[in-house]
Amino acid sequence: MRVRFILSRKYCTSIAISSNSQIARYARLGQIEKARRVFDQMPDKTIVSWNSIVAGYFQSNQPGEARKLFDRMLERNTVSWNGLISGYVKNGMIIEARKVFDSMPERNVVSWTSMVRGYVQEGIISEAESLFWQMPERNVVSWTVMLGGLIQEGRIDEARRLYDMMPEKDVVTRTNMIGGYFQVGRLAEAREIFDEMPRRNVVSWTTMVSGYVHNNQVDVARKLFEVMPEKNEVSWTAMLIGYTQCGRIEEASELFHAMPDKSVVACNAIILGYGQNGEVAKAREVFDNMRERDDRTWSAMIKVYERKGFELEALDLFTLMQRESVRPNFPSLISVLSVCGSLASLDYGRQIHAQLVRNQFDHDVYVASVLMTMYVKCGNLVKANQVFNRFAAKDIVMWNSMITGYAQHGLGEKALQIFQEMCSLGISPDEITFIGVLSACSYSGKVEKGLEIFETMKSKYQVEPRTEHYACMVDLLGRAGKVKEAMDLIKKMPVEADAIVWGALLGACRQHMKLDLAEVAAKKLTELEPNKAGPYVLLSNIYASQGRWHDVAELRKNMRTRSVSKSPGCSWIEVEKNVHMFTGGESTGHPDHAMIMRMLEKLGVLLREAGYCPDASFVLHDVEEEEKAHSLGYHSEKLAIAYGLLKVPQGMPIRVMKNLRVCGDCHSAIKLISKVMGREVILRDANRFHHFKDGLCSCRDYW
DNA sequence: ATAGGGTTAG
Repeated sequence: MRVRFILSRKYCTSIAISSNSQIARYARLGQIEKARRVFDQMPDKTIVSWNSIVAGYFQSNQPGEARKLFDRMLERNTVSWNGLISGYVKNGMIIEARKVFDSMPERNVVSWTSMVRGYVQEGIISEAESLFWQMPERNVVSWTVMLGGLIQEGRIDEARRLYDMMPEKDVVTRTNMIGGYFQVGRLAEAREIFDEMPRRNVVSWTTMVSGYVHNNQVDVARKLFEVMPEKNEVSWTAMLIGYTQCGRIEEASELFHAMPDKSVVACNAIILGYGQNGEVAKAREVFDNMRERDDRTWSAMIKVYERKGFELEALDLFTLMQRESVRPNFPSLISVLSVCGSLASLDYGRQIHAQLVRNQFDHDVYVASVLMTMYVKCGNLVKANQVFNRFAAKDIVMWNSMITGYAQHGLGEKALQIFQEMCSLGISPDEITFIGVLSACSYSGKVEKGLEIFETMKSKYQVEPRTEHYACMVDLLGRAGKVKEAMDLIKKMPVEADAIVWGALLGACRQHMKLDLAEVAAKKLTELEPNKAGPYVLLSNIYASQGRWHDVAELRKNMRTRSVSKSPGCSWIEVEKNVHMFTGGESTGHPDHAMIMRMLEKLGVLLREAGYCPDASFVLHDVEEEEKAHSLGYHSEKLAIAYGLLKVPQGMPIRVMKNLRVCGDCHSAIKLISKVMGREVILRDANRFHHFKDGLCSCRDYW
């Protein structure tokens, strides 16, 4: 009997120990439900079981539940009380932690250290210091915690004095000091401590590697990385990030493939690295092969898609992410918002805006600017302006977004008004501001004002004009018919004129029928951007109109050898959260095809009655001859607008997007449509916005 | 077996 009794007691004790370790393991992993199940089933709970389950609830960010259990404990030891302090500290509840600290029966060095650590974490360094010096006894850990606080505040010299005062230092202490010196860029001192260390471990080596990486010394980091006696995931990741951050993707890629265990962080970094290098497929491959992903993995991949113009892929991935119940984080929402801007998807953009508000991300200046740009690109200036006005602490980017927004919509007065307001508040404009302001002058025909601002840019605002500003001025002068002056300005430029400048001149020539200068500009453009079709087609039209067939033939040959491709024109419109895309031509393939065709016929009759005749004579527009003849009546923008007339409720503007510049015939047709049908049409083409209303367009027939 | 410190990511 006695033997059996002892055996069963032993048995029970071993159950308790193994259950306790199970609880502790689940608690560490944050799997609190599993820990709780084990806890509830235990017949003989020890004080360790209680301590572990309390810690588990704190670990899972449930301080309330943790406290409830703590209060139910029949006996408590110092570990229990200390667990309460550290639990509150982990959850950022410093005041609660202090209450426990003040009321607990007995304090040991761990209690004091946890409390100091709490104040350090909250950035209340003065309180941490005061407590630290009151401590009845200190050990290495206490000293190191205080040291960490000073380093975190950037008080590196004070930290060093404390470091020198310490009775003993261990690896952690020294590593901390090294990291501190790297943070403030004092590499020599960091190196000195490292070299003098009696013992080093992986962390100290990794700190050196990442320290050099952060101070732009990737090659030094690599040398250390090579001689490290032991490496872990973190060391590999630090080195990898070193390469991705300075754009050395080849080396990053090599390292990534050599990595024994690929951490999530490393995968995230290489995805962004490949993306930055334009290797979208490789990025996706890494993404697909990952065993586990975190929210940053998703946002990284979404960002890559967004930056490289894969808008639809970005949206798909965003949807998939939510389906896999990964909560959208800040960067993913920003990326998707930009995508909404590019696609001019106002409905979707509004949804994302709502999500930002729900997550309280909408108080951020960065978010505000992206939001504004999204609304501007979707043609909703009222919303953009609302976001702008709601913000008290506007930064320069927000001001610029608003100015540029008004400029792109041809509202020059408004743009200048914002510029004035900004200057009167003492905010100094930067080069982006001037691009907005000058193009605003240009779009609204304020030649004198534009010239005046351009002249004073450098003297009054200390901003050196760049190519972009010259492009604005060429546009401004050209638009006002001063094509020769524009050409003179190009000749006088201190820097080489780029494609944007010549493009601006070409635009002016097109408007004012300056064939000779147009030829010069178009030729320059074919040199600067040999793969773009526009200028070739335009040149070809000029030559044809003058009967220079030999030149036409030469040009065609040139185009073939340079493999110039013309991107097909398409327009799209959003109706009830669905995007409807139209390419030109009589067969739309749209479910409502018959309705659209009937609408087009009806429009044809109405327009002819209003005096419209199809005009294919735009010599200086980059539209191919045969294209003009055939399908003038079925250009993609006409189809999209016809659909909009059918589906968008009366009184709402019809918003249509086009990937190329709107053609001349369509432009005059849409003006008439706006008058005859009494509808407002907002068309975003590759360059700018056209607001059609009552037979007029905001671009004043120049685009 | 339960309480305190250092490294990686926009």
